[in-house]
Amino acid sequence: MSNPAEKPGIPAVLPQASPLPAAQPTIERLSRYRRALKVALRDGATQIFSHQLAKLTGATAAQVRRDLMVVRVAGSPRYGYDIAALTEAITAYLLGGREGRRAVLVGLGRLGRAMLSYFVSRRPGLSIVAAFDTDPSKVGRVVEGCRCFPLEELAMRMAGLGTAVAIIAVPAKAAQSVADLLVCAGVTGIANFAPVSLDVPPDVFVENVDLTMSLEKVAYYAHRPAKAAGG
Amino acid sequence: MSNPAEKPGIPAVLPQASPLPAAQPTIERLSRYRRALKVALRDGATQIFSHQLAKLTGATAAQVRRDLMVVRVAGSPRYGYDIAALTEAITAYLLGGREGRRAVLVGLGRLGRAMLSYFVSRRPGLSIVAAFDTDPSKVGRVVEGCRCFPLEELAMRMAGLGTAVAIIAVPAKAAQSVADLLVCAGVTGIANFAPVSLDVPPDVFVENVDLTMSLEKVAYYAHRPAKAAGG
DNA sequence: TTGTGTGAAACCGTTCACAGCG
DNA sequence: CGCTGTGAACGGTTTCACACAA
Repeated sequence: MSNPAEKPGIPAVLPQASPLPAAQPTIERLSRYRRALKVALRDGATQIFSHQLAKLTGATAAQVRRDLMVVRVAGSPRYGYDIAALTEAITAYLLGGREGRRAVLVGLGRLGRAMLSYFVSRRPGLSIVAAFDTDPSKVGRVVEGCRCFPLEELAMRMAGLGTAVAIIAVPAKAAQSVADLLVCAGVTGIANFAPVSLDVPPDVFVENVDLTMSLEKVAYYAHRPAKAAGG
Repeated sequence: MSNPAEKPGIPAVLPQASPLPAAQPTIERLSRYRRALKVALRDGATQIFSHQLAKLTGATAAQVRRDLMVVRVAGSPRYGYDIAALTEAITAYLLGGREGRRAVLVGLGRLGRAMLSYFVSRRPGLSIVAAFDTDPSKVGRVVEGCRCFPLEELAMRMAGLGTAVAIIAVPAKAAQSVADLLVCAGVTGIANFAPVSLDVPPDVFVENVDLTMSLEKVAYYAHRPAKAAGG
């Protein structure tokens, strides 16, 4: 964590090695930048300007430049940013390196299976390595290349997996108990698709992906004058 | 839009009839309050305090009270808010009345079907009344009680439906052209599940539900010290 | 006395504007 | 000359704090 060249007791002025913290909206946009950069790279581009990346992701040029400060990649006024370098830097920043992160999925209902196929088809730097369910008809099956285990084995299996990320796609009633299990198993980040707010320790991050809420928001703004926005 | 008792040219000081505008975060929380209130009502409660509603939804009491200002429902210091009245007021505010809003779904892949079953099983005040797809094997089928029509018929069918809300669940490549079709058909609110940012007129609201982004955010915070948060 | 309703303050993210550089 | 990097200003949301009501 500490710079070797750093004098003892005197904090480094520019901590180059340790990643800079960033606000949640910035993290979200970095993820979009990453995807847009991959597309641009596939299309044959090698450099990109902030205003181009902005247009691709629905942001502003100033916003892009501000966001990119945290990943510590310099752009040139002449050629813009190097797409490959920037992609790698963002990947390292968000996912801790090229190999990405591993996640587990709890709940193999329709939504869970949709998530599986979604993340198997594209390789977003994040892979689902195991699934869990209580339904005996699902346990043992291999869905989208991912084996389903009984929920009781969660703690045991997670110990060897070393994954900190989990997806909850179970009915609302079961979500809290699943969250408790996951937290016990060492999970520190949860994507929660169940329509309940989970009670977890403060060091565990929960992202509530609330489909009902998203649709109701759209319904609200569909019937009011409002600026277009992205979430 | 104008109050009948209002003097001509003089704006009403307190426009009671027309709904107050609210910020996006407030809209999102109102949706969560609505769901929590329904659960509380089903559990037999009839009144609720702001701090209780806050605990149920992961907000703070002050936040709840501030949010509820826009729906113009008064609570009593002794008994709190009337759950039934509050639910009705929020429903009216978000969805324009008890009957709710109608939406159409474009794209009957795994994600689209998951959305269908999700919104058929619970009745969130929002119903999906038609689906569209280009795949001939899907067209004509009735999935989860919802008929699938060919995409070419979208404009024609939407004319009679009078729906302003649409869900895009098609591959990224097709999303923009589908959005164009929907906008032409009069849609003013879109929930976009495709991982691209859509280009739409400024009066059309787009909510990007970006599953990759959500998971990457979780992955990021799973490996950093951060406060738990809900989105 | 506890909780509501709400002005006012604090906070945080976005936008502006410009120096610096290729 | 146009773009990057960034301090500073701005605007909006959250939080505070307190008058008021039951």
